[in-house]
Amino acid sequence: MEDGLQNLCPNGSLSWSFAARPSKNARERLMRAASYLFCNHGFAATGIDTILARAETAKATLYNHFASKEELIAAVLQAEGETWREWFFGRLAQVEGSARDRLLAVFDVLQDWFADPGFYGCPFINAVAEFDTGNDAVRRAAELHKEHLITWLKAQAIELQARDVAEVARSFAVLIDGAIVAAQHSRDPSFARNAQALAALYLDSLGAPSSRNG
Amino acid sequence: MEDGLQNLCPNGSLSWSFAARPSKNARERLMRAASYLFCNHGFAATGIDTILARAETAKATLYNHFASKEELIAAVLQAEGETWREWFFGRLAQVEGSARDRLLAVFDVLQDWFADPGFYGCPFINAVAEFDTGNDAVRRAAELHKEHLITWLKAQAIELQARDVAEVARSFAVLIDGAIVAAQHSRDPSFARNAQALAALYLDSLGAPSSRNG
DNA sequence: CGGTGAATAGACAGACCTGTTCGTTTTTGT
DNA sequence: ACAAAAACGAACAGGTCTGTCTATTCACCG
Repeated sequence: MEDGLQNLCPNGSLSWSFAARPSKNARERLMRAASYLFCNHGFAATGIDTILARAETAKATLYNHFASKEELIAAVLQAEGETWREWFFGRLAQVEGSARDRLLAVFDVLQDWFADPGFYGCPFINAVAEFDTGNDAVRRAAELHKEHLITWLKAQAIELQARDVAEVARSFAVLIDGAIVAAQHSRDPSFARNAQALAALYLDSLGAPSSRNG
Repeated sequence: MEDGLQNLCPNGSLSWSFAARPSKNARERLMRAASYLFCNHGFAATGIDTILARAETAKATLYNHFASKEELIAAVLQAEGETWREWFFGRLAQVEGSARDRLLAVFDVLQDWFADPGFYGCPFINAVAEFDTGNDAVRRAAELHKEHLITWLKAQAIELQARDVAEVARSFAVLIDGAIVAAQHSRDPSFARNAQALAALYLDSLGAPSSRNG
């Protein structure tokens, strides 16, 4: 109770989570508290009162900002996804080199994410696992998030002059999801290295048969 | 209410789920109903009364067999894992050929799993997503399940005369988890094909540098 | 037939959860 | 400084959840 959630991300360098951003008004306090609790303890398992206690906010204030818990969940997922993507793609934009370098750097960035003490898996993967049937807003939010990722992957594949751009994106999606789940379950960030090695083999196999840039 | 859960698996050929096995006494009816509901609608989202209604069982009977809902969840996960592994490894044992053939066949079997209408992702992945913090029994059940899988993968890697057996198992774990999650989210079983292609490249890379069997 | 153990229906307790309401206090903009 | 807006505390309503208990009925088996 006495500590905020700054210790989730002490130096701010890994501010991929919405919960780690500074707060001012009640709405942001609510979002931060809800983000932290939803991502760490699950969506259904987190009650409104727990969120209110952490945010130090009155219940009426929550329901002035959000019509229901479901709407709060949707807002949290959207904000969490946006913050994560800014962090993730921002890191990748700093990579100097070719599209191949950026695609391989994906797994360096992922490993940093996995190593963060506040890592409890991808919120979207976890949310879909919980709400697969019944909550369409959650599933749509997850689809949107994955679409953004796929779009970025396809852009890299185009720059690679890959023959089948969609297939490249699908293969990387498998590697990324697999690394996330394996790291989450084993609490071992170095699964990112295994995924990276597989990605390198895959990229090699793309270049070799066609050798269109020679 | 009028239909049982036989339509989950009409011909019985895909009886990977405990919920699809025939029932006799009340305990098995409860396990079947709980399996189905937990795997399809989530663990926290499924109430005791819903399970009782589906199993056509009195509440006292449930609490005569299981001390609590948590214990029921643990029992369901254990049974579900056991049934799934029997089905999965049984299918793979029928594959004629080398360890390489069996390792690639993993993704054929996975694709059949993904294509089943009763597929809602891996129950263990979903359970860990829901109970990551707090429920140790669930996490231990998931670890045990993954251990069985890793053991099998390592056995194949040994037969392959791979240099680093553990690394082979880790790489396949990434591919399997990734295929499961990607297929679950997109409802597209063919992600198994992408994982399979990556696995084939990986196995090729193992054989090429050492060529120890020449 | 009779007895034993298990399953049944159903009411109940107690806790928890979401969401509402109301009067008061604090903050904020001008 | 003043007025409007927002947040506060706290109680309350209605529902649902897990788990307990009781009294009755069923099934099996000697």
